[in-house]
Amino acid sequence: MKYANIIVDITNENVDKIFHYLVPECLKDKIRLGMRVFVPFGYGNRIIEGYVIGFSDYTDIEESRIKEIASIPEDYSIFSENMIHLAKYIADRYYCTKCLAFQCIMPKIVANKLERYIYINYEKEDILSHIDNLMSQNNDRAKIINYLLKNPDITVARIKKELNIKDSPIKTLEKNNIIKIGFKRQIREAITKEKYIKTSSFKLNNEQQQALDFINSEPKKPVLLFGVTGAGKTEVYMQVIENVINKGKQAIVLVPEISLTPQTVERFVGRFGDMVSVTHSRLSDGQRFDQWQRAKDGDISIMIGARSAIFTPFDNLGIVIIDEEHEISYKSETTPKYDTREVAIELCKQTGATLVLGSATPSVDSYYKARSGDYHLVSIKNRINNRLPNIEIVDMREELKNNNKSIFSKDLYNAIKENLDKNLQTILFLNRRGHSTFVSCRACGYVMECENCNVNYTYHSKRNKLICHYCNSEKDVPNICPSCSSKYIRYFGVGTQKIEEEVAKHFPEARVLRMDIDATSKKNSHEKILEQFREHKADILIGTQMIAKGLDFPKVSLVGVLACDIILNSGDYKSSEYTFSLLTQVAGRAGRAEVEGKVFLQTYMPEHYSIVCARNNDYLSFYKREIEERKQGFYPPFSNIFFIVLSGKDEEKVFESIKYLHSILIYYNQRTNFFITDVAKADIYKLKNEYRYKIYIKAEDETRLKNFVMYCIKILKEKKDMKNIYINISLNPNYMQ
DNA sequence: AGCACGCCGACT
DNA sequence: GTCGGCGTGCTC
Repeated sequence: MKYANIIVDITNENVDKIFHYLVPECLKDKIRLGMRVFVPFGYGNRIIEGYVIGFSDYTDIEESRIKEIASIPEDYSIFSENMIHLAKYIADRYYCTKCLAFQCIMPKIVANKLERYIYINYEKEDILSHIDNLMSQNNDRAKIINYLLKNPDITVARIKKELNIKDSPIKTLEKNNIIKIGFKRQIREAITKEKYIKTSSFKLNNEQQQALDFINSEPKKPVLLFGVTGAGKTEVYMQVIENVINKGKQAIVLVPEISLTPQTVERFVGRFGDMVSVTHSRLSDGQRFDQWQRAKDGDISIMIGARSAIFTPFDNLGIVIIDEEHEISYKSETTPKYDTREVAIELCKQTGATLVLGSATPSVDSYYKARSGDYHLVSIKNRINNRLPNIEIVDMREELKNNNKSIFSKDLYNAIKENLDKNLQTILFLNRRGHSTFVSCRACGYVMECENCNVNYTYHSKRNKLICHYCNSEKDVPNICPSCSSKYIRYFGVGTQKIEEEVAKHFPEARVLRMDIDATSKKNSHEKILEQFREHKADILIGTQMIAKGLDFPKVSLVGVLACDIILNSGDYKSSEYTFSLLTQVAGRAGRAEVEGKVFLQTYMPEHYSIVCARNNDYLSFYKREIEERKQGFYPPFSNIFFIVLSGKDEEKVFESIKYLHSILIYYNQRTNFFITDVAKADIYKLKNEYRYKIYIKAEDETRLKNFVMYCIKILKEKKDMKNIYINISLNPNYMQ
């Protein structure tokens, strides 16, 4: 092992390769696979971080050019071979640099590099006259100073991106002592501990026991645990984990971020105590790092967390459980756009751990795999102690005919009234936040649109502002139409805030809580709202997605879904699947304990199979119909979809580039015959001031498809100037936008 | 990403 | 000529 093979920690395609470094004598017995190291890099031999991903005795590089590893960090942080393998898998499968893949598998605090901050050197004599001097010019240097005066706290990387400049002008300014560049680093925080009540194993029923026995037999293929809501999957998980722990192994439990409530954690901590740790986005980076370190040190054996918990560095992993496996949040929306389920399969293949995917409404993809034998299928069909709620579909077209223009159908209205009289609780679900989805002028039809995105502004009554849900920009509501100056500005489309108003109007006696992103922005407000509702300090809970998942309120006997069609009309090939699973989950909130539940599904498409099957609580019929649709449309799981979006501030250049890419794709497709769409504007054509065009390609063979696309993109980069054009590619994305 | 190098326009 | 801004190419 003369040379160490090193990935340098620079996120740039040009350096996304293996570099060889000599291992100095003094480090020979310390250096190990997976270690972070400091190495000299480039002309100036500046010291940067890198990761050792292997060793070799030979290299093609001229001996004289090879440098020595400078040092290793004090914390000796090491990634196991499994983790290195996972990073490579992610870089390869999701088309990102190896460096980004490494950053993805490690906690932020390790990844959190010393960032270079830029600031004006006020200590320099006559700095102000220098600045005045510069500001009168019209060059990059003036732009930088101007920006710094307005934004004093900014990194070098950020200012380069914001102003679209090279580092030459920054260098010159630094050389002339007008600016200085320095470092900052975040400070770690401590962990807060909470107390939990201890519980022990429940007796399992037959179906649960069979599921447990099967999983305990350590099947090599992933297990799809298909169990209706209330089937007691969590208890099975816990007994599976108990068995794994007894064998001296460790467990990872993944839950969707949104349902990672104290309630969920409580159940595991109550059973396993100190062995359990949690990681989620509401913890600070320092806290998350500590949990990662505890797993590495063997202080804990169970990690519960959202998707990134799959990268917990246990040394003898026994099981990975992915609960609510159909949740789209398991697929990352940011680079690397990994699918946690696929990563988990790879990890389990590598470590020999068992993989369990649990859901009451499995993703069509997973159920298909279970049917075709890629997964084992284990079903739990009976609910333990709660009955199915009585679900009714309400045809809103009929309501309109009967001159009911309110957002509540007659039946739902009466049911809410009755529920209030009986002192029972109600949940009203609407998958749309804000007050009104668009604001327009009645005189000329002008619709208020965000200046950065071609998206309608949503009106938020609580703050009396127009807010863009894509770039978060805000605007005051105009009194007169910006287009025709008329006074007839009106609000259309219904969001959760509007529902809150309507409830107050129709049921003034009811105590109401609202739960959505806007109501839960403050720390712990999420928990507070749920706690208040649980303690029956409110009669009606209004909310978005957030209230659909896994909440268990014994006194809720009525659930109203105000508009089932929102997702259904999203135009996505997965919209039926999303609708079915969301409706099933929301409906499951009613009648969890002693009271009988009632659910109303308000829709303009009462015959749609995703709604009808949700009413009948009939997953199989839904699946059979949906898989047929997928087959007809040549959609996953029958095909793989490669989604390409080109974006940039220069509208014309983006269009030209994607047209050119399209011609390359068509040209090489003569041999492959894949399904390639025309160039089209992305659903959100303008986003944060960048213009976006899309192409998608469908093919059965994923590897061939991938090689084809990557080859065409390589040619595009060679032939066209792609500066300031961003290429965004993803495989089988959640949304085809 | 960030360093050196080299091109090119402005100005003594 | 030469100074300084800015783009380009390379990094074990």
